[in-house]
Amino acid sequence: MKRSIGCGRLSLDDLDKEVCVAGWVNVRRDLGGLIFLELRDRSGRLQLVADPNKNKDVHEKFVTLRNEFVIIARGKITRRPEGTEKPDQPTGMIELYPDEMELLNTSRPLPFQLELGQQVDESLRLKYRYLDLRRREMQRNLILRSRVTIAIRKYLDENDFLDVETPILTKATPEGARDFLVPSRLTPGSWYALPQSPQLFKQTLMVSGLERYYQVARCFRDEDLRADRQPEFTQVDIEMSFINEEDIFEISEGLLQRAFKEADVDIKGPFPRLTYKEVMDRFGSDKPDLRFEMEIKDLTEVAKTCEFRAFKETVAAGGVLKALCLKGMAEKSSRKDLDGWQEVAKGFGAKALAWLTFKSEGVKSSGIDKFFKPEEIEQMRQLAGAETGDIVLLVADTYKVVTNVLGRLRLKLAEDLGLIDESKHALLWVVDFPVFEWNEDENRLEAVHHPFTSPRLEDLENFDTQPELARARAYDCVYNGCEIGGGSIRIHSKDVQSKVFSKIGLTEETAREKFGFLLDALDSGAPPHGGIAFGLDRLVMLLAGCKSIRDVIAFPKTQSGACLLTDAPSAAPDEQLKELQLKHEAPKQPAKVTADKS
RNA sequence: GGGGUCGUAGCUCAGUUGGUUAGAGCGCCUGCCUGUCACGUAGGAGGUCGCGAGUUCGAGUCUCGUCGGUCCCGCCA
Repeated sequence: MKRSIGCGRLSLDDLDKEVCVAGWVNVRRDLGGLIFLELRDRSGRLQLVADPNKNKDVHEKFVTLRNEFVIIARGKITRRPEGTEKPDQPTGMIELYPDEMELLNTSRPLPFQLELGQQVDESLRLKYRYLDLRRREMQRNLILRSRVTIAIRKYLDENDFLDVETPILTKATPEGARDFLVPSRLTPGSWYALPQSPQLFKQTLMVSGLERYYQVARCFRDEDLRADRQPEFTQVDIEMSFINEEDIFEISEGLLQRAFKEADVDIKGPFPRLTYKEVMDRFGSDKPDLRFEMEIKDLTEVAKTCEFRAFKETVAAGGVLKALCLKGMAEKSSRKDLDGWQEVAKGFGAKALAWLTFKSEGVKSSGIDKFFKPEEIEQMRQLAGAETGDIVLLVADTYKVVTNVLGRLRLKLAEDLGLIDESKHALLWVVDFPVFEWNEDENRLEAVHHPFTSPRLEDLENFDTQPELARARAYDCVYNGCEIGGGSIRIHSKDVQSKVFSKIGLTEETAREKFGFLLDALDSGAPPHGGIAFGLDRLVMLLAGCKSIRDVIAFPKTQSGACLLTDAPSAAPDEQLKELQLKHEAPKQPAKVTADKS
């Protein structure tokens, strides 16, 4: 017997057709006489029926079957008898009485039940990932991922991009995330690094005249994990020559349109473009969620003249007073709610959270109203955009603290109060990031994006005197409050590149040692170029409606970086270490790997 | 590195103020059952309460430590 068709592809159109189906026993319902059996394969499910009066041999075999046994069966597709149809199920109108059935493999009882609708502990799912991936939801995710990837590849291919592979064993990069290192056996004491991204290679390919490059590239970063961060992840990496920001936006918007289409979501470009300063001012985040309103409002003006010392002094010291307005929440919110938000704000780093409620019977506050003249209260109401029935939440501190606190509070409130319209697809570009950021710990400037990002030409004039004001030709793509992609127009002039290196304290020598090849390449007829990279895992996660990228990765790692299926990472045998001329001081791992990295 | 949370049968969970022999549903095993679809029904097996100390006459329950999962902060150009 050889399989002729997938279970889920059959329908009433196939009545009386002789088919051969194969798959797993999803569930068996033994009525004593009749035995019903749901056969499952990737395409779907089909009900098989064994009737002892019709085929004794098949019925006897069915008696011995158990869940997850693998079988193949041949027979004619028949219509289910009147009254037993299940029109809501894809194959609910038909069934199959096998003429012949062969057991291909048995299965031990599984450590957990598939498809019970209850949440199985994730460590179990990861340990028995091959079973977890049998579940409909996980198959749906992997199928979507495959489709999205193919759609992106087709789109880029149609647009004249070349798929070029770049090394996995490569060189450590300065700045940025911690590298994974791989010891070199042929050059003891030397190390490869796994790429954090193919950044240097794709720029080099532009110098080579490839003009349009893309790669679905695995990237590695040895940093702590999150629900949306794995130590290895996949980027759709893109680079183009002779282009500007507009070209990148156009290609990206087209690419996303095709990707979203695979999840039956229609989106249209051009996406709104907001500057970094604007999104920080209005939403307190460089990846704002635009599915709901509630913008941050500046009330610093009032704080300057008021008699409330906490506000006045903060602002006099260069700080700001900003607010969020909660529409229509004055009557619905209790003192307990307000106290709760106060605690949340403190948890985010605020010294305090003041509030004003505008009710029909008058204004109430967290005890601050007595310090304000009625016209000042009115001014605050207006600036905050509040009306009767609204609550205004206030934070005074440095710009950085206020922005961060209110930005995070905005998201928390929206989630708690159900303000987010889940049916919306809010895409935007954030542009004009600063080139540099002051690193408090190391007491130096560092590149916000990466050191190959081109500053805006007009900002080069004051580059030496006020480098922190220089804007970068960098852009992030944000979807529903998640950063799904980012890139920049690169520096293609050796002089500008040297300037940037010197600003971030990279000496000529160090720069040359780290990526001298790129400097030489830039000095060898490098075309103007730029690019972008999209996080494929995150994109698919969002399109699939998952809460974690682990659910769209076939074999992901736990938060401590362990693969529970293979038990990686694990201790290496002494002979292997010797061959690599390695010694280590870490305590010998016990037989069972603990993923504790010290 | 720090904070929250979870860990009891194969799975999902309940377990009162610390008190006899730790329970339920599902799964598994054995019967019965010819239109089920989370089939039904009768019975049965199944436990180092994550691990280790401590407090106590007595710990699933309290304390400390530790391991693992997860979420977050730091970190992630």
